[in-house]
Amino acid sequence: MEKEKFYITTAIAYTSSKPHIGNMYEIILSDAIARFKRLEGYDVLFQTGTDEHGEKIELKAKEAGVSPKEYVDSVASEIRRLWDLMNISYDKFVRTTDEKHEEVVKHIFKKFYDQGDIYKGEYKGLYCTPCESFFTESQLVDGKCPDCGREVKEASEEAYFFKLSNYTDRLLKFYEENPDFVVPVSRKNEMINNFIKPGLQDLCVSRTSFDWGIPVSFDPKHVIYVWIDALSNYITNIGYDVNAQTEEFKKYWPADLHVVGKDIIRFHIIYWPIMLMALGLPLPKKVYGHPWLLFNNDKMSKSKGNIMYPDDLANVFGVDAIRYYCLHEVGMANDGNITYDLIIDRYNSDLANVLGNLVNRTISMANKYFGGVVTNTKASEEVDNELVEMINNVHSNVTKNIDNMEISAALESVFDVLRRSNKYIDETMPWALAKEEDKQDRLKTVLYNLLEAIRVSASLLSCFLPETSEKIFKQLNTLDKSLSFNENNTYENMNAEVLFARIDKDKFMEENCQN
RNA sequence: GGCGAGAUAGCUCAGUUGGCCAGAGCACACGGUUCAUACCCGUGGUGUCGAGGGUUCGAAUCCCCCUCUCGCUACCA
Repeated sequence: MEKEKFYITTAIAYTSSKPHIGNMYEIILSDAIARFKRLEGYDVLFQTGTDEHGEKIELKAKEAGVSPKEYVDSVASEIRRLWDLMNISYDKFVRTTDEKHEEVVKHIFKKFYDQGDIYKGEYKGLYCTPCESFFTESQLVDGKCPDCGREVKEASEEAYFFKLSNYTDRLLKFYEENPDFVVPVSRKNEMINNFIKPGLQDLCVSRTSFDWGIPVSFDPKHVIYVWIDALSNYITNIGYDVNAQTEEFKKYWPADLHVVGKDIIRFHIIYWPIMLMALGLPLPKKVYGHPWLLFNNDKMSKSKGNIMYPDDLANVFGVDAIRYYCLHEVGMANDGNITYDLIIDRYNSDLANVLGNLVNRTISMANKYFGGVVTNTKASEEVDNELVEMINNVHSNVTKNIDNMEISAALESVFDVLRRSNKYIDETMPWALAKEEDKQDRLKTVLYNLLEAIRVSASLLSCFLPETSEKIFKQLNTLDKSLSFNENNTYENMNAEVLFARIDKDKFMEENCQN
């Protein structure tokens, strides 16, 4: 039987500056989902990439004294380096400056124009002449330019617009027929109430005020303005073009899941579906607008000086610890919070104590009592049932959690098994069994059950903590990555090594946070 | 201002369609244990389930009304 496909994307990262850990959350989250789907046997296509056009980048490049292309090349490669460092298992990495992408976006724009979805009009707004920028009412500070504080005046420039309102009814019908399209649902209601009900305004899709963008093929003084360019990445990079599509595209489109930040939900559940309708393409199955990871309950920003970078954190705590922290801390709909203090708490209590110590004590006992050779002697007792049952249920629990975008809960489901295992050790007291000659079979069964609990947990953890999962399999010396209790394994030549060394918080704070 | 969401132990949160003395993890205290990374296991707190009123045999869970917090409110992405 052919494997079911699963196409998952992240939003493409804007190449204006190096991503911080808050920006990185999205790709870690998506990676966990992608890995889980692969583990379940799906044929996964996982795409991420970079959004490289726009005025802001043009300005940044100018400041840096380099060309926009040089600027985005450098940031894009930095982003890729971080993605790789954090063990992100993306299959495709798209850049909006890729020749193929630019070509197809031009075709898409032209098609919209030819169909009458796009028309030429006037962009009216409040303009700050010295800053050469348009602002909306809501962007102004005290009625003045938010950048320089000077007066703004009504002005207009020629621009192309997409007539969104033609598609309102179809969009609402789609929402109705696909109640699971947007997660969390509350976001959909916000969009309907604030944008759709009052009537969709036409979307400005070109600019003449800057150059760093894809030119409109039939009117080259215009560049294609952000959303047609950026959103199209989901199809251009897997082989869509207006007149011909590749096998890859036919196989993977529509996307099964777009993972995006809650701040760009609007573009993904209004503009993007409308663009796809205009192209005559099927719509994505689901859009998840995830919450943010905040620093000390505040948004990270350069001006606040509270930015934490993923590479710095990984150097101190390790890649998996940071992945774990991010995934555990951010809820399905609630923002998470990150500080050194909180990282260390989680690291010690979950990774070092519950997980690391369990693996360590179990393998140590196996080596001490049986020279590391443990088979299933099936000397079962009542007390084993609950543990074995949990081992056999954890996979479906995690599946349920992930289908609901409850990644934090998925982690908890696995850790429930680990916690239960620690308790099981106290209940069965292997050290006491070891002293009784006629209890050796029972002891072996106890250790076997524990090893299976660890093995199945490690299999599932491969989605969240890939390096640690591998380390555990090495320590267990097994290749069996199946997701339920296996009656017939043999464990031998196991080797206990500390997975996560405890961190002395006071000492750490003294050494690293003296201010 | 408009629309929407929410207020549950010190902290972060679970609590299906109202019904066993309101739960979990973390933190804290005490006790137990020793295989293990001073780890693990157990026990514990005054939680007015934001305030007030109502419906009901019975409400954190339904209704009304306050107070407070948060999200969205269109071209930065």
